[in-house]
Amino acid sequence: MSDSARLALIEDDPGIRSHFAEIVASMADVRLVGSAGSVAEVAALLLLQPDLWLVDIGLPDGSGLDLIPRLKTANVARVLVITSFGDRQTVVRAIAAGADGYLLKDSSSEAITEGIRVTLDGGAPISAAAAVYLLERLREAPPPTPAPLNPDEAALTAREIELLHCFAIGQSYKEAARTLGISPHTVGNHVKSVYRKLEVHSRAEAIYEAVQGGQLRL
Amino acid sequence: MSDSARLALIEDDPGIRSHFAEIVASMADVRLVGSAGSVAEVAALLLLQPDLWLVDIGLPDGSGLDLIPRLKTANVARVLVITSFGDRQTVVRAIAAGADGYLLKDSSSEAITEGIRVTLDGGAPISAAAAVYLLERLREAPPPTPAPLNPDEAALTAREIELLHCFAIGQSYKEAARTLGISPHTVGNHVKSVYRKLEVHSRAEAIYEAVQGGQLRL
DNA sequence: AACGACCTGCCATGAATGTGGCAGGTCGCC
DNA sequence: GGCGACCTGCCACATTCATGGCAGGTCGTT
Repeated sequence: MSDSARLALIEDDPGIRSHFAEIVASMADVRLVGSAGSVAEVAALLLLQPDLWLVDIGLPDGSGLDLIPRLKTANVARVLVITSFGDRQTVVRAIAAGADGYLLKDSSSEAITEGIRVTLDGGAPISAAAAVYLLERLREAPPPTPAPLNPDEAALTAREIELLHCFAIGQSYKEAARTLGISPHTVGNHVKSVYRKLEVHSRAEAIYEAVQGGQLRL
Repeated sequence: MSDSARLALIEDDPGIRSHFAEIVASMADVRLVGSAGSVAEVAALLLLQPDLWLVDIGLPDGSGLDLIPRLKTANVARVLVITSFGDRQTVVRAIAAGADGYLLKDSSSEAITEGIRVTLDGGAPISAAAAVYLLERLREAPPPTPAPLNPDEAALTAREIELLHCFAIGQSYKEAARTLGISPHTVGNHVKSVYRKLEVHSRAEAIYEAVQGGQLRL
């Protein structure tokens, strides 16, 4: 693309903003293409399609957290959060929102410089204090996809999954039939197929097995 | 406790081991109390109960990954992984195993020094390249506890939960009664209670609601 | 074209479920 | 002591379910 990366800055404090601007200016291969001091001002920056956003969380007219999804969808930009908020909730929400890095404001200029460079390079710089919360989350969230753990369990068809959903919310054969727009007799046939595939003999067990096998989510 | 933190090193390469030893030696408030070059040698170190372990993943007679849980359970030590393995699987497994930090071996001496200090201080230093995989995991893993989202839903008793479990695995009234050691008639009464509390009219729906309400896990 | 998998439809029957009411005993709390 | 919540037990009945068999049409693959 271009010889230098295009960077945009979102930070309300003028002092910190100029501080960051200096840091960026000292980097040969990064160019500051715009900055905003509030959520409202960000709209204009979106048109510039920067490669990287430096985002503060605490803005006067809103939270930078809400901005992140928009920044990520505007183009393929990366987002590096630099904030003084180091609490669990903010950190987790920022990452969930799509942030590619999370640095605390007490980071050194060198750390920030390195963070910018690394983020542009596909890395994810995380301040150690913030990472603690992320590790906690990772440990308590077992496998994100406990689904494909059934090598043998036969695959259910879309229709069959729909039917199980109906059953899960308490519908009877008749009700499920109306929901799916088919005859109650046909419901019975689908039931047979499901039971045969899952090797069960009741709706409760079918739902259990389907959930275990990752084919159904409640 | 003691005036200086006690650190143990697990690394098979003698060159790298002495390199790390030098780094540690340069830190005033950290003392190297032992080192191991293989999984087998770690046993002796466990008795020393270090405050922090520096662990390599690739050992001649096993993986450092398997060591982590043991190191964490021996005492309240923290574990900082320093390895050249930067692949997704290794990173995720190390964190899942309980690692408190993950640094790649191409980290500078300063970064390692800082990493040791930060880890002892409760932080979690993560190399940016490794953190990328962790962020991916966090994004695809929704809320780890979507459970307690039922402010109104009536609480089920332990007995009722047990009964729902029986139903989930396909047991009938009669079977569940035997499992719980009660009369089939009593099962019917528990069923009534559950249905009344959850406001449902079938076992499938009861299981669904109980799971939604976080009162039952499949 | 032949085959299997899927979706659809219908009939029939025994077994299981959902729900009503009634009642004794043990707790913990007001 | 009294009250409510829980666990336990029994009876009865209408509804629903589970399961067997049979059959037509549409796909995609062989």
